[in-house]
Amino acid sequence: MSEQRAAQVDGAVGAVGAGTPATDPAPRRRGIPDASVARLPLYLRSLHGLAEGGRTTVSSEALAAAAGVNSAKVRKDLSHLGSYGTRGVGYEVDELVHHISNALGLTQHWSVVLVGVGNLGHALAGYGGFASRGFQIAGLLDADRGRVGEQIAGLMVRHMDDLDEVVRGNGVSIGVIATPARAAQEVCDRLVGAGVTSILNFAPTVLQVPPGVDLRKVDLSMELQILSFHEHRKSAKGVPA
Amino acid sequence: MSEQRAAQVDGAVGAVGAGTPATDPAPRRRGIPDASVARLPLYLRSLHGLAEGGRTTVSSEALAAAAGVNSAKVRKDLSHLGSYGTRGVGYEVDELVHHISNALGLTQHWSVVLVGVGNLGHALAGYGGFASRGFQIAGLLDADRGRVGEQIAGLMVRHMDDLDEVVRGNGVSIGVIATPARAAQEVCDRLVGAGVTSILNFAPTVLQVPPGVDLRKVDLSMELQILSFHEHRKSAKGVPA
DNA sequence: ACGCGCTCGTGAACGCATTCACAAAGTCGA
DNA sequence: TCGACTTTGTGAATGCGTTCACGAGCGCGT
Ligand SMILES: NC(=O)c1ccc[n+]([C@@H]2O[C@H](COP(=O)([O-])OP(=O)(O)OC[C@H]3O[C@@H](n4cnc5c(N)ncnc54)[C@H](O)[C@@H]3O)[C@@H](O)[C@H]2O)c1
Ligand SMILES: NC(=O)c1ccc[n+]([C@@H]2O[C@H](COP(=O)([O-])OP(=O)(O)OC[C@H]3O[C@@H](n4cnc5c(N)ncnc54)[C@H](O)[C@@H]3O)[C@@H](O)[C@H]2O)c1
Repeated sequence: MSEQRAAQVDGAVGAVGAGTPATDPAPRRRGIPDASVARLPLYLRSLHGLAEGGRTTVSSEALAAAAGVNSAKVRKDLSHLGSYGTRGVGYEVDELVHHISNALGLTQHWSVVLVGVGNLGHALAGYGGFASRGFQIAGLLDADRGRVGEQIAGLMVRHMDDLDEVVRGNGVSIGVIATPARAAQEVCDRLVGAGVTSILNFAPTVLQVPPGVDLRKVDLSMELQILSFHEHRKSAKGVPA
Repeated sequence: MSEQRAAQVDGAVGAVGAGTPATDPAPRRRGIPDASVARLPLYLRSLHGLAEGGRTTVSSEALAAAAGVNSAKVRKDLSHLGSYGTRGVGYEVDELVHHISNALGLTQHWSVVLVGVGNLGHALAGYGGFASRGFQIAGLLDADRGRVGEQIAGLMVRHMDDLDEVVRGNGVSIGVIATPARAAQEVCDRLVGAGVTSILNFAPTVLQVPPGVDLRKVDLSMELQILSFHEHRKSAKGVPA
C-alpha cells in the first residue's frame, strides 16, 4: 500500500546533516521519515475538511478515519513535528494545520514553472488546486512558437528561450514537466540549469537529475497497469486453473 | 551511479479488505509483492525503449540503469515471474516483455470509463497513452447535460445516467474519476454499483470502497507539497539559525 | 482536591522491502 | 572439451515502516 510509498531519497539530499544544529526553539524538524512526509498533505487536507465542519479539536482516531489510515500512524507521524496534542483531548485543529503547514514549508508561497502547454499542460494551467495551496504559476513555457502568446487562465504562454528569465526573475524553485517523453530529459536539464531544484514529471520516462535536485513523477499508464494486474488476479481467482 | 530516485509514492490506497478495519486478521497476498508489481510497468516501458534501440538481450544491470533502479532489485522482481534469464547473458527482451505483460494482465484489453469531462477529463480523454497500452475508453461520462453530446477524441460525452449501460455493455472493470472532490464519493459508489472493481481517483479526497475493489489515487497537490517540504528543508539548511 | 477516564506519545515487536554477496549455471573462445 | 568469464537467482543481512500495547499526562466531574 504505501508503496508508493515514497521511495528512497536522493543520496546527497537525504543525508540530513551530520551534526545538524537543531537548536530550534520549536520542534525537532530533524529528519521526518519520507513516509510520514508523504502523509502530511493528506492530514492537512483532512484537517481543512474538519475545520470547515466546525471541529476545533480532533483525536488521532478521528483524524485517522478522515484520512483513511491507522491512528497509531497518525500519532507517530505527528510526533515527528513535536508534541502538539493534549492527552485526553486530542489535537487542536487550527494549531495542527499551522504546524503541518510549517513543516511542509507552506507558510511561504512557491513559484512554479510549467513546461509543455499541450493537452495536459492546459488542464494543469487551469487547475485551481495550485493557487489554493500556495503554489503560484510563474510561467507557462512551450517550445512550439505556435502556442506562444496564447492566454491560459490569465497567463500568457512564453517560449522556452525565456526559461532563465522566468526562473531567475520569479525565484522559481519548482518545475513541472508536461512535454512528450522524448523531450523530457532535455527540458529537465534546462530547468536544472536555470536553477530549479524540484521537479514534478508527468512524462512517462526516467529522468536523471544531479544530486540536490528532487524529482517526483506521476505516471498515469503505470497506475492503470497496476490496476490491471489486480484485475487480472481477481479474474484468474474465480477461474480454477 | 544508480542514484536515480523519484518516486511516486502515493499510495496505493487500499486494496482488498478495506471495509471495516476491525476484522481483518490477514490471510493476505501470496504472489508478487506490491512493491514489485509497481515496478513492472516501469521495466516494461524501459524494455520497449531498449527494443526500439535494437537490443535483443539485456542484463539486469542494463535494465536497472534504464529503469533507474538497483540491479539486485530488478533480478528479485523478475524472479517472481519465473526464471527467464540466462546466466552469463541476461534476459531476452522480447521474452521478458511477454512475461511481464502477461503478469500484468496486459495480454487482454481493458475497458475504462472516465467520469468527469472537465479540465482534466478532457486531457485524459485525448491522451494517446491509454490506447497504446491496451486501455480502451469505453465511455466518457458527465453529470452536466451541457457537456453531454460533445465529441472528444472520437468519443461522445454521455450522461451519468448511462453509466450502467456503458459499464455492463462494454465489460468495463476500471473507472477513472476526474470530478470535483465533493462529487467523488458519490461517483465512486455509482461506479462500484455498476460493477467497476478498480478505480483511479484524481479528485483530492479520500474515498471509501468495499472489499474487493482496488483503489489508487493521483494527487497533484500532494506531490507539490512533498516537493515543497524538501525545498523548505534545503533552504533552511543554507541558513543556520 | 482528587480520582476517573480518555488520548497522546513512544518503546518494542513485527513484517516487508532493499541491498549485499556469492554459488550455480550458463556462454564463448581457443 | 575445457576453463575463464559473465550474469542470474537467492539466502542472509540490514533498514525502514507499520502496528501493537501501554505508561504518562491531562481534563473533567464530583
Ligand atoms: N494528456 C494526458 O492526459 C496525459 C496523462 C498522463 C501523462 N501525460 C504525459 O504528459 C505529457 C504531455 O502530454 P500531452 O497530452 O499534453 O501532450 P501534447 O503533445 O498535447 O503536449 C506536449 C506539449 O509539449 C510541448 N513541447 C514539446 N517539446 C518541447 C520542448 N522540448 N520544450 C518545451 N515544450 C515542448 C509541445 O509543443 C506541446 O505543446 C506526455 O509526456 C504524456 O505522455 C499526458
Ligand atoms: N485540472 C487539473 O489539472 C487537475 C489536476 C489534479 C487534480 N485535479 C482534480 O481533478 C478533478 C477534476 O478537475 P477539473 O479541473 O477537470 O475540474 P472541472 O470542474 O473542470 O471538471 C469536473 C467535471 O466533473 C463533472 N461533474 C461534477 N459532478 C459530477 C458528478 N456527480 N458526476 C459526474 N460528473 C460530474 C462536471 O460537470 C465537470 O465537467 C478535481 O477533483 C480536481 O481537483 C485536476
